[in-house]
Amino acid sequence: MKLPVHLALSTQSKLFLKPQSLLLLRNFSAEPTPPPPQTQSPPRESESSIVTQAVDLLRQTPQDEWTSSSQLRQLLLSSSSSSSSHSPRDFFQITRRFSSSAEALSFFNYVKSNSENENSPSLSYTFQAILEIAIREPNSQDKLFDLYKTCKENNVTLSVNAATLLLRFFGKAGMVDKSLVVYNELDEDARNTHIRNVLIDVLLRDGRVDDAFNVLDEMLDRESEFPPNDVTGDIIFYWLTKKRRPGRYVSDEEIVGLVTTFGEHGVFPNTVWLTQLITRFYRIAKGCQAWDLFHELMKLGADLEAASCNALLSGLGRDGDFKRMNQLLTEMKENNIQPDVVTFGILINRLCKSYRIDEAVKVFEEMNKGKESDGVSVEPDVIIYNTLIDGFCKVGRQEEGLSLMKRMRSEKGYAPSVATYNCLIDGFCKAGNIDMGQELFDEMNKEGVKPNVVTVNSLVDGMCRHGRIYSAVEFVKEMTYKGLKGNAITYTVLINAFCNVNNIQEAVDWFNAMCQSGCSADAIVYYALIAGLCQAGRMKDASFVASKLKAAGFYPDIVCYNVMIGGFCRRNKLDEAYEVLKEMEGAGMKPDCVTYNTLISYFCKSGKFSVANSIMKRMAKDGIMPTVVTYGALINGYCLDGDIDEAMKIFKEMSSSSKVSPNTVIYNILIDSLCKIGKVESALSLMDDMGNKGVKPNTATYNAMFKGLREKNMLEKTFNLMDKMVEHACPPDYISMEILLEWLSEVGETEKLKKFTQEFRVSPSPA
DNA sequence: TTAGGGTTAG
Repeated sequence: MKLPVHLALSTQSKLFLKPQSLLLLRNFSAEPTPPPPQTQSPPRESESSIVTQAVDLLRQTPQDEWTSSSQLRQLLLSSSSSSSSHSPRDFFQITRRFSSSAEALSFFNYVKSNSENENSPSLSYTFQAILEIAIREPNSQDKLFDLYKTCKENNVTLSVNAATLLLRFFGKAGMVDKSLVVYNELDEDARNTHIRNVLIDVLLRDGRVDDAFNVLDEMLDRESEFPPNDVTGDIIFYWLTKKRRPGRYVSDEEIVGLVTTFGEHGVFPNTVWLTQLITRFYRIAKGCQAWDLFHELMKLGADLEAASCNALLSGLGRDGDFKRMNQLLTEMKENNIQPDVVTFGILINRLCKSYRIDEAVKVFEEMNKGKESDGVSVEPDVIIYNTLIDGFCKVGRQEEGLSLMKRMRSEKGYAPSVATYNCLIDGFCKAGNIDMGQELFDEMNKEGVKPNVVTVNSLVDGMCRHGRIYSAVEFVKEMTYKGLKGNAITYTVLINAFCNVNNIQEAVDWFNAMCQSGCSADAIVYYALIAGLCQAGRMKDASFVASKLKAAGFYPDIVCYNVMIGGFCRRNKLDEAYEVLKEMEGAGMKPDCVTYNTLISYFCKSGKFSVANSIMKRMAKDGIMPTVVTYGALINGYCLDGDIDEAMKIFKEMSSSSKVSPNTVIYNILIDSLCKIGKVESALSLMDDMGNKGVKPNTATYNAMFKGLREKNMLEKTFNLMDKMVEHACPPDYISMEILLEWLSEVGETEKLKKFTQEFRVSPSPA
């Protein structure tokens, strides 16, 4: 695998800066310095004899005698030298053996003053070696630019490696302006692709995006003499995938354009980078850009692999874009890109998450089919099985999930993983079969599959949802004792459970326990407690927890703000509600339909209909349409105000003119109000209306009716409705039972009630 | 591949 450029570079620079021979007092290092890997230095062979001889001679001759030494002149400068190998690289090697740049510079001056050709490549190489020595010396920052100036004054052409060295050195030292000076003073034809790559890298690292792009644009020009190569691509693609790029923001359109233009030069990002870019686009909700980029590259003939397709597929899946997923699969086939197990996993997972488990099973079966035909055959792995098992559980078919686990074991010999068990435990627990959840928990322990915090949370959630809060608490304590500590999710489940049964104190205690346990909280657990406290009307505490949330580095989101606004409204603290609203807007969040509905509901309940109306106007101005909840608030308000006529007027308006159709709650408000003022017949006709419109009555609807019917002693109608409840499997609650029990006992119809309740007998609850 | 989320009308 090719080393990413940044890695290659940093390793080099480490080698480069290795302190060398600084302690040696001799003129020359004892050992030749190994050439830095980036230089195009001669192959590592034994030094030519001329180098060895010259080094020895130079060592023996005092510096002020070099000029007069005919031996030295003979060896190095004479064209009739026997070795005849005055290759520039010899000068490079000789110079490198000096232990200080000052001495090396003296050598340069000696060579220069005795050289016939002022522009000799030997001088270039000698100078390169001087720079390499200087870079390792103290105060190299000042020294290097002075040396560069000396080089220019002497009209010595910078070698490619020397130029590279200077560009990179000044870049690293934060002296990018000097890098630019060096680059700009290079001969036109010396600014080749290699040099440009170095400069672009230096500029990008310094955040000079536009300067870098200027250099790059010349390269990307169709007529460019120095087109980009793979290294250019590596530099740009690596930089594009970096999380934090210094310098100006580069738009997604620019990125797509850039990668595409590279593609036109036959330079493509590798699979890893392309995959990262696609993933990145999806994370910032720019899936379209990912799609376009992928297809541009496909058109340009890039070698695309399954991993990049998978990134695209999973993004499309998250967006629910099955159409494009199918298109991409077809394109993969056409372009001979073999799907892998991840590809199938994404497809199966998406189908499962859309509750299309039967289709998911079909895809699963196709994985194996290829074996028989000439198609592709991909062996499903445990993850694929787990995905399907979870899919079954999520649609309430946990029994089938269980048999799939058995099949996986018997047919494939795969042992279930902790995730397999977690999916099943969660499935059975959600369905209320806590016992089966616990059985599976025992089974995994017996098999040596270690439960994790997900296992615990699934069981705890199941217990809490099905009225076994204290079993859940015991279980959490037992697991903690055994070393399996809960996390934020565990605490959220418990806090919600206690809030739901109105035991706020216990919820608060668990929150405090979490803070003390050292478990790292997230925003959600704060939201849960804030909501519970608001529900309980403990607004001071709610505000306190909100301040703790902020102190912990989280931010309230719009739902959290709405919860608090609602809490203050319910407590009749409008000023505080507005304070929260102001804070919310200050945080850049605009009120949404819930915010508006909360305020409208408050004013309607207080009979301030004109204020409610002006809020509705502002809501419309903000482009938010009234919802069924808005109408419910108005209708409820007028009903409470005793103005049923106005309530009915709004109801009729919404039914006829607006696009919002009334729901059960709207009917319930009206039916309840009509019954309360004795208009039972009107209430009954509203129930008929519900039937006609396909709006289902619920227990609350029947309860409202029962109360009204009881006042009028309309027994027959009541029996009628009780039959309907049975027919529609709408179970009575304790309110229905209270009304009916009292009334029907009075009139001696307990037998009817007994039969009625028997119809709703549920299987014995494990609680 | 697996676990948790809080609003508004009755």
